[in-house]
This record gives sequence, C-alpha cells and structure tokens, in this order.
Amino acid sequence: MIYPRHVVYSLEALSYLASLETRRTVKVRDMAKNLDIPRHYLGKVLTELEKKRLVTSSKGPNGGFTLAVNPDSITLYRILVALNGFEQLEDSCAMGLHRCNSDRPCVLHDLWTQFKDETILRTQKLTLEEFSSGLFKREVSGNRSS
Amino acid sequence: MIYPRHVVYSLEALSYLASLETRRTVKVRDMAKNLDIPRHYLGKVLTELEKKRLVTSSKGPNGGFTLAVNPDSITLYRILVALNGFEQLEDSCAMGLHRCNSDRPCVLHDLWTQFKDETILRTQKLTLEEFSSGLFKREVSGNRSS
DNA sequence: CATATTACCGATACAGATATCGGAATATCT
DNA sequence: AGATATTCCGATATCTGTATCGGTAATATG
Repeated sequence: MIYPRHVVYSLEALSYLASLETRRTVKVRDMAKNLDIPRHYLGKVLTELEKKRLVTSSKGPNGGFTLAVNPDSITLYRILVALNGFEQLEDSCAMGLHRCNSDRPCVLHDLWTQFKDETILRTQKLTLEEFSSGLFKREVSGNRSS
Repeated sequence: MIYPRHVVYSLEALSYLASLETRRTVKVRDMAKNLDIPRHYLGKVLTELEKKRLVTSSKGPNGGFTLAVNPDSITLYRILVALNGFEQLEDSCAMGLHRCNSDRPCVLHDLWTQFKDETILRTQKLTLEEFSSGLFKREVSGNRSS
C-alpha cells in the first residue's frame, strides 16, 4: 500500500460521490456504511477534503457532503497532490538504505524510479470520473435500489 | 520504503559483515556507529538474525557478531523470506482500495504486480556478496581507481 | 420557538513500529 | 578469583497513524 489510509479513504469517498447518478448530498453515516469506513474517521477525512475545496458540506437535516469538482475534468493526480499523497513515493531508495543514491544505486533503484514515474503518469492521465467508474459499477438496468 | 525498518537494518548489518575482508567478529557498538543505527535496537535485530542462523554471536571481550552464511551463495531473496520481508508487498492493491482485485483492477494494479514480481526476481538473482559490494566499496589499500 | 438532524471539532484512546534503559548472564584476561 | 567487556533480554518509553467519543454549533422542519 503506497498511500496512507486517510488518502485511500479520500479517494474512495470522492469516487463514491462521483459515482452518483445525480450530484447530490450524502450523509457521512451513509457513506461510511457503504464504503465500510469508520464513521467518525471518515468525517474528519471529509472535513479535510472540504478545506481542500474538493467537497462542500451542509449541516442539519438533509445535510451532508457534495462533490465540489467536476469529475470529468479533475485528474487523480491533482487530488493526490492536494492530499500530499505522493509523499511516501518520494523516498529515493525503495529499500530505505542509507547508502543508496543515484550515484550508487541499489538493485531496486531503477525499478522503483520507473514505478514511481509511471504511477504519476497514470494518475495524470486519469480523471476522477474514470477512476470512479472503475471502482463503482453504475447500477443501470433493473436492480436499482432507493 | 517497501520494507519495515528492522528488515532494512538487517540487510545493512548482514551486508556490513559480508563486506569485511576477513570474516571476523564485530561488536554491536561499532556496527551501530558505522551504520548509523541505534545501538540497542541493532542489538535486537542481530539477536533475531542469530535465531535465523544468519549470524552467530559470542559474549565477553572480543565478543560480537559474525556472519554465519556464505555471502557468495546465499541470495537476498532467502534472507528476505527468512525475515518476512515480503509481507508488505503482498497487498493485492497498491492503492489499498477495498474494491480493487484482479477481476476489477485499479489503474495501478498491473504496474504494482509487475513491480512486485520483478522485485522478487531480482532478489533471487542477487547474492549477499553482490548486494554488499554494491553498498560498501571495498577499502583496498592503495586506493586504486579503475 | 421547539425539536430533530447533521456536520464540526477538540480530547482521548489504541496499536504497532521503533527506540531506550538497565541489569543479568556469559566470556576473557591478568 | 576479580575486573572488565560484551551480548542478552524483559520492561518501558516514544512516535505516528488510525480510530473513537461526546459535546457544540448550525440548519431544516413543523
């Protein structure tokens, strides 16, 4: 796992909101249940997402969180950057070796660099919409609840 | 960093021992200083390595730790397996997504699989001796440049 | 206005990895 | 035997990420 959990939760939450047929407001409780994420923790995560202007919130009955960005046009990369999601990738050495650097690379050095670069490239090419529909199959025909 | 720290310390310690011109006994204090690793923690790590029969120890004056394997013939893979070093790589999803699996792979799925596989392959091909000399340039007297 | 519902948020808990400490056991040397 | 050097090892501390709890503020509705 190359991202800390709160980043993963963020991605899941944003994807969930993006997967809704109509852009509507969702309560933390419901989202937590659907995504199987601890409720209060998700609440904090969403509050963070609001500070980053990725979602908006409203209180009271019918309150909750709404996606604040266009899933078609925002890339996963921009989201991850906003969340400092690439921090863990910034290690120069995959093995964590003190003595490894680009001058004296360890066995995994080039492999790791390649992986990092390609990871970034792919997230740059990927919209939230695409990412989301990869995770949540749209419930089109029949079988529609609610 | 794809390994927990104690695994990295293990690799560094074993490499250090393997890099010595003559297979001799080294005190924890000295090794810790050379490798810049907390002394007591390294002590525990080395005790673990002894249980895995990778090093032997002796107490008292002139005591310390000695390499118990032939660096030419043991692979990094075998060492890592002994230390459960591949545990973190066993995640099926690089992103840690609940909903990602081989049926519904996320964007990084194949990239991650490829990275894991190649990582294992490389450690299988690499002896401790080779690994070690990549990290510690042999200090041959005469400082020859090639 | 009263009530219910929701996000907000500070305080605290928990867990695992990492690190520190100090004394017991063991070995060496004179 | 005595002094010293070293590993051994259980107890404890620290740190960081993750998670929980409960009260407060805001909002909608009747």
